[in-house]
Amino acid sequence: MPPRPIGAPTTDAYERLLALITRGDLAPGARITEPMIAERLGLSRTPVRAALQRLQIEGLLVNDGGGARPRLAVSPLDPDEARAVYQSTGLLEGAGARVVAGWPNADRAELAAMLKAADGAFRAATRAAPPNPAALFSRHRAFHRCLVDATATTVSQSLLRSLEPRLTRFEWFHGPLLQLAGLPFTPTYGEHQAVIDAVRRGTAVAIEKAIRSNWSNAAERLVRVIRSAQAVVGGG
Amino acid sequence: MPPRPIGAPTTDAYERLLALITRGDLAPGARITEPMIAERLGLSRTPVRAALQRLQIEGLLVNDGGGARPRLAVSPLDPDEARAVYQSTGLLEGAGARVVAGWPNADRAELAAMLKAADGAFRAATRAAPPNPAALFSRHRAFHRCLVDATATTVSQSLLRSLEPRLTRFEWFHGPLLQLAGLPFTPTYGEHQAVIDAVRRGTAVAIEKAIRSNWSNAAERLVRVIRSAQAVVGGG
DNA sequence: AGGCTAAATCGTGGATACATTATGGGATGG
DNA sequence: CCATCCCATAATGTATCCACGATTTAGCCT
Repeated sequence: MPPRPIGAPTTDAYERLLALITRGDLAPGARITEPMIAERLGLSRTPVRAALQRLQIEGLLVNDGGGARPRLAVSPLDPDEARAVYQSTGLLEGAGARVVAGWPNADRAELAAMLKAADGAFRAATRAAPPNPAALFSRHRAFHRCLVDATATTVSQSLLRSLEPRLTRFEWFHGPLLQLAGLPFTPTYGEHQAVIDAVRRGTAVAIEKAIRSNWSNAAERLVRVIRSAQAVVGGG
Repeated sequence: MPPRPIGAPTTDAYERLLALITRGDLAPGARITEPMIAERLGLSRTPVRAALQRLQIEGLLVNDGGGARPRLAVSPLDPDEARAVYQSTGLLEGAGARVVAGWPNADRAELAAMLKAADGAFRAATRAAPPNPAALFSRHRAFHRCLVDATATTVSQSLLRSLEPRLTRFEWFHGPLLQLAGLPFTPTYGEHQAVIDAVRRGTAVAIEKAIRSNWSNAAERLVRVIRSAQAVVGGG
């Protein structure tokens, strides 16, 4: 175990645990106890408890005990949940992006250009010689962050943020699982392009529809690879 | 200090604090410290901290300190936030309710009947001789809970739940402020009826539109009374 | 040998003690 | 009289300790 990194213990505990879960180092379904995490992170139980409480609120940890005593576990990769998370994200992102329709042409063109650049970086990452999951994830995230930062209201941003930990974990699995299944990234290209075109044109319903379609289709692609991966593992 | 009520301290702390904030006993903008809450509730800081963390995630407490050390305060009654909370609620509730369109006629009629009954109870509460804010709030909430319980997915329910504390606080202020301003509840009647009719008819877009309109109009009514109330107080 | 009971161990939740740090007030000097 | 500096107070974050309860395991009895 490397020496303790920097940062306030409680923030540190949260971020490190989040990373362990999203990257799959703590596998879906794994039992979690405070002492075990505290030892693994080199902290006392106090900051670990705070992090665990937050992760439970965010849905990355679940209480699979009958209800008597809390028994925490990493939440399973549920296809239904994946679909719902993606569609809710599309709903919120799409609804927020409608405001773009009221922007002047120049502003829309600028946003479209930013999206185009972000999408280009994402496409490059999908073609990287040795696939780099971290780069793939961050490029894709950057594309959508362009949209959200430019359009979402405070509250819809806070909703998206509450969705983000679960979404991040699903996304983190998505790329590698796709490549594992030998499936291409090309469908995403077209969907991103549709979003960019809709932004450039400036029709509210078209923008919303393009974004919702993108997330909805992504959900179906993810559900498919999750199902096939679970079939390989044995279907827990 | 009255004797400690029942319930696990941490749950107890959360619920009592939530009540204090939504009912306005802890006014918007009020400074919050752990020792003060712990003493007021007759608990140690440990459960209070957990409750405070959760309330902060839920947006009822904000960190108005520069960032160095957390300085917690009850979040202000921001009209823009109110509008965003209401519209996000309408978005999620409306999107979920689209599934009703796929139900058989009998099921839709049953849901419509339940909504009708809930709306009747709400109307009765609005006409109560001495206005009862608690009853008013719970009747209105019951109407929308009918819809959500019947239609929302797990994730959209969890999003609505994450919105609920803030929504509850706004709603709790809404009724009394309306009456204070001498404004009627009649607009809500018609909007609820439109939702019921749309459910009975079973057209997805009509259902979604009716629900969104209801929340959107409610937001505008609330913003108006918040603005006038803040004008009276002096405009924080 | 299998099932039931009892004891021990482990984990959670709560409380308290301690270090660190920021903030406010008071005192002093200009 | 006002501004500035220093000290005291108070609040946060963390660690350790304690109590309760559940679960598991081991031993005994049938």
